[in-house]
Amino acid sequence: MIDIMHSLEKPMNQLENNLDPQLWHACAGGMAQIPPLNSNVYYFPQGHVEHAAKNVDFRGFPRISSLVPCRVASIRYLADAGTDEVYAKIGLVPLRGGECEVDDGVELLGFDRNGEDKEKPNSFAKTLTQSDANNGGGFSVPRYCAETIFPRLDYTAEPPVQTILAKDVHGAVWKFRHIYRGTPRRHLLTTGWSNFVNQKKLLAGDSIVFLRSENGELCVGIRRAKLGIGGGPEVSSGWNVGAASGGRSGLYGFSSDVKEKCNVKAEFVIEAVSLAAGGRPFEVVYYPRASTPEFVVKASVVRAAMRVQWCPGIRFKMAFETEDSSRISWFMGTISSVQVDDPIHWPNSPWRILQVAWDEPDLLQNVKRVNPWLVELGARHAQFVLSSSDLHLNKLQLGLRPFDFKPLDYGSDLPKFITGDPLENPNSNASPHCPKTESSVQHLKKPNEGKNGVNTPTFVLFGQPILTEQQISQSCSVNVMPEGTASPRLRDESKEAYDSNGCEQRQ
Amino acid sequence: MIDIMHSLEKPMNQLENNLDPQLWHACAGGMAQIPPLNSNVYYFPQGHVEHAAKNVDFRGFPRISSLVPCRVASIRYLADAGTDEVYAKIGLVPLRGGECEVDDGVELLGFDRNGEDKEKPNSFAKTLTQSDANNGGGFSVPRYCAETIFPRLDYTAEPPVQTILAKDVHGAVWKFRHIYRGTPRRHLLTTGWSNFVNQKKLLAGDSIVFLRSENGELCVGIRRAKLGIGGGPEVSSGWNVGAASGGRSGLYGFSSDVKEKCNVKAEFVIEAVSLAAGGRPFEVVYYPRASTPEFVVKASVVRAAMRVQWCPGIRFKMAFETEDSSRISWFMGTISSVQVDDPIHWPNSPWRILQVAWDEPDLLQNVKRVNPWLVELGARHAQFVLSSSDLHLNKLQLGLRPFDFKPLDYGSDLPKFITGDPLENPNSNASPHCPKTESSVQHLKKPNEGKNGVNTPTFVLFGQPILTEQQISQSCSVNVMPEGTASPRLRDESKEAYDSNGCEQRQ
DNA sequence: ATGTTGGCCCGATGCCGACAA
DNA sequence: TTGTCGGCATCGGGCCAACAT
Repeated sequence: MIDIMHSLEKPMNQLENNLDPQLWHACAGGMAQIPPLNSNVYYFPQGHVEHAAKNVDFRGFPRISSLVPCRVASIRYLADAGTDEVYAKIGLVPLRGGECEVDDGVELLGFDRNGEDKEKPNSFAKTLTQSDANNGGGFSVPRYCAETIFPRLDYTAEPPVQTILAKDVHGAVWKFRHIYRGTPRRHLLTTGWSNFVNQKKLLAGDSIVFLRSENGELCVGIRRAKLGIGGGPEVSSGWNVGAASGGRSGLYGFSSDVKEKCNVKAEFVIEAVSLAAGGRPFEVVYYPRASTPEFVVKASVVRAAMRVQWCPGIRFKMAFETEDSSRISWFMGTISSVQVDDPIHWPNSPWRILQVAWDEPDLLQNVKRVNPWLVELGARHAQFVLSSSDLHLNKLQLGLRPFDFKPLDYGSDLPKFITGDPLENPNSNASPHCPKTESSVQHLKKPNEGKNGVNTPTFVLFGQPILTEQQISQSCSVNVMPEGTASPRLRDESKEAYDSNGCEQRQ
Repeated sequence: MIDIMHSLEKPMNQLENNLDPQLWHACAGGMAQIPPLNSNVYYFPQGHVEHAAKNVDFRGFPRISSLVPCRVASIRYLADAGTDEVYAKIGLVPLRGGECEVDDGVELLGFDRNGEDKEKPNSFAKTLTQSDANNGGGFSVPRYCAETIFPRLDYTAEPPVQTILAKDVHGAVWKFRHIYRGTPRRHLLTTGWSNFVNQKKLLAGDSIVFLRSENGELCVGIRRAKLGIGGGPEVSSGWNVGAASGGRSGLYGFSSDVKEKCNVKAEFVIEAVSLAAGGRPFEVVYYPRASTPEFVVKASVVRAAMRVQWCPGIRFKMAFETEDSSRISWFMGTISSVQVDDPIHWPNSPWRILQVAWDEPDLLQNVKRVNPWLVELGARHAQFVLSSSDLHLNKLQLGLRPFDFKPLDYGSDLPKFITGDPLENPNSNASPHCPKTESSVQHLKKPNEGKNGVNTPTFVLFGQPILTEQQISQSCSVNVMPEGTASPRLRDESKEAYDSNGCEQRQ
């Protein structure tokens, strides 16, 4: 009923165009987690206030619990008309006391139906180099992107060249000349690229996302670089830079038309909180690339974290997006104390209840308090399987945590891929910059044409997962293998591709 | 007391930069009339509603009189950050019953102190030609502008060149190369001009204003062309184009960053009206170049108009800005009926109470109803004096009505200047396009260096004034001469220049 | 495999006097 | 006096392979 209200009424009077959720997620980056439709979540007013651009006035602020159990009634994937920045409007319906404790059976179902874990369209993200962003220059297309995302090029021509059309988040079509030339040969975008860079005001460090949507159309999205922590060389906290927010306008000499990263207004927060306090449906706006923690979190995840006995001294690790937003890095730390962040306004709130000390304090100076459901408690070596979906997005989804990796080197005898930083032993003399390690790929099946013309390779990776075996097995996209197991279990949809095509064994 | 509140509090929390009132008026154009500080005015909520960009919802609209007597408590001259469009914020304090009928003695005083009638800085406006606005072209500087507004050029150099710096309404400095070359010689802006045109998105038909402010700085302002009445060849109604508002975005293929001409939001109108209804101080935003009549009008002007017995059949004339906004044209018409415009919402309102029939209906199709205080009732020949201030602005101020004219031809034996259209005898076979006539200049004193380096010539013009003698004599800038009088009376400040320099008699 | 550099071509920008209104 | 035009020089955008990493 409420669902119908949202899906019918909202599009009528609001002329906002939803965009492809796949493209939205590609632009949002690896840290963004939108809970599935109809799943149970907790809404944190405190986090919502923090998400707002300007300070919220607490005079006359409604009385409300620090966390409100809700059901996700609607999700609208949107993009800012001026900057292409993606954001979402999430409709939430507060749950009554009885409902909130029942773990929702639709959760996994919704996850599946959401298409988040289905046959994903190919996408590829690249951070712009200085040469890419230079005026007058072209764009160096990584071979993997050109071969798997772009339309097939006729290599018999000399030189091989084609025109590429790509839709942006607003549906506007951009034209590029795609050519394969030079010695050694490489893929380039030339004509049209410079115009795109200028129109979108792209700078070196911004990322561009190419995505082949389900209907075969090529899409292009933008992930603007976050404002780095003042001088932090490697890592921009993908989670919270504290007071160092406010867009990059000052730094890069942008004119005033560049908006703040987060446009959530204080009055809308108060409106949402008032409705939530009254148990009435409400809607929140969420900017996935704003550097504040998500304030709508899957209920099961929060509850799992709340069951842990958090104590000073506990060691943990936590994910952050790297500065170029191409990968996710894991940082280790120790809980220094467990205490309520803002006892005056939010007594008993779990929000940012953990005060932490980082092993590398320099890079995370502004991250002093974190949410318990965002930290992980241990690590062990294991073996797991990448589904074809993971591969298409170059992203391994381990429960909560996405895990980026680079494309495989098909030509080498022992293909490797670069993963995010594994959990280092705190006793070891780990480099302060968290050097990447390589995980070996054991089973490799080269990309093949699937039923929809989508490549569906399957891999078995011996690597270093960062979740418990139980957590991993709960995840839809990964199956844990006992160490040394040769033939992995596969999910149904992956199995189909696997069975029909066999598994090419290498080495 | 209230005045102090406005002048102290407002600048504290609002970071809006006031700009030079002279520059503001130069950009606002000849039709804009801001009542003097501390003068008594009538505020018309009905006109305010009309001024708002979007339709105002009348449900829940406060009950309020159709005209509210107020005192002008503050005036802030501002400019839009994106378009340079000027607007004003006028603080108004509603007056009690007793106060409103007392004619304010400060009116003339305020007018004087305002500086509106003092030694005005030189300014010059030019409508951009196609060549001026063409990409890659330069700007043809009218000789008068170059010689009286620009810094003095060293003509001994070959060619004479200098760099000109001009501040825009935001205080940003623009650099231009000013050169005097070609055969025949002419003044041009070359390097820097094209950039200015592009940055400001100027088009042929827009006007540019150069002004030498009191401290000697050169300023540059913009007057965007109004959207012409569909196809009307000569005149764009400077007063009301009815439904044909809404900026030129659609017509000229502008991108969405060009804003509407008038940004007044409906909610701010309602807020102002609510405060006004409660007798509390309020503030209105006024866009002088929006095509709606002013809704804050000098009380004396309104009262004078209300004393007239308006009847169908009365002939009148009314001022409009010409399409290129360089001059003011007068159009004649006949009152067809006198009836309240909107009896449901505004019974007994004088707003737009006159229904009119124009002698040239084609050009003013959308102007069906006018305010009585904007029309004039007669004309007679007379002789009057232009003060130096009038000359500097190329504008003759006759009471309510500004009167543009072209610079004098110093070289000819009988210098003339082109004035706005005089009142034609309706019985005569007047051309449908209101051809200009020339008024002869009898007394002429060439421009000389005044005490501040400002030229202060004085003229006596035999022309066709459009006000009664009494109205003219009330004006600060004009003195009426009995016909045939040789030596004009002069105001104090003009007298000084006149006496000390004598009056060069020509012919 | 791909980032960066410098060469070079070509079209656009922009300065100029001629000419005319 | 000044609007418009065509000529022409110059500049910079943009395409390219070479070379480096």
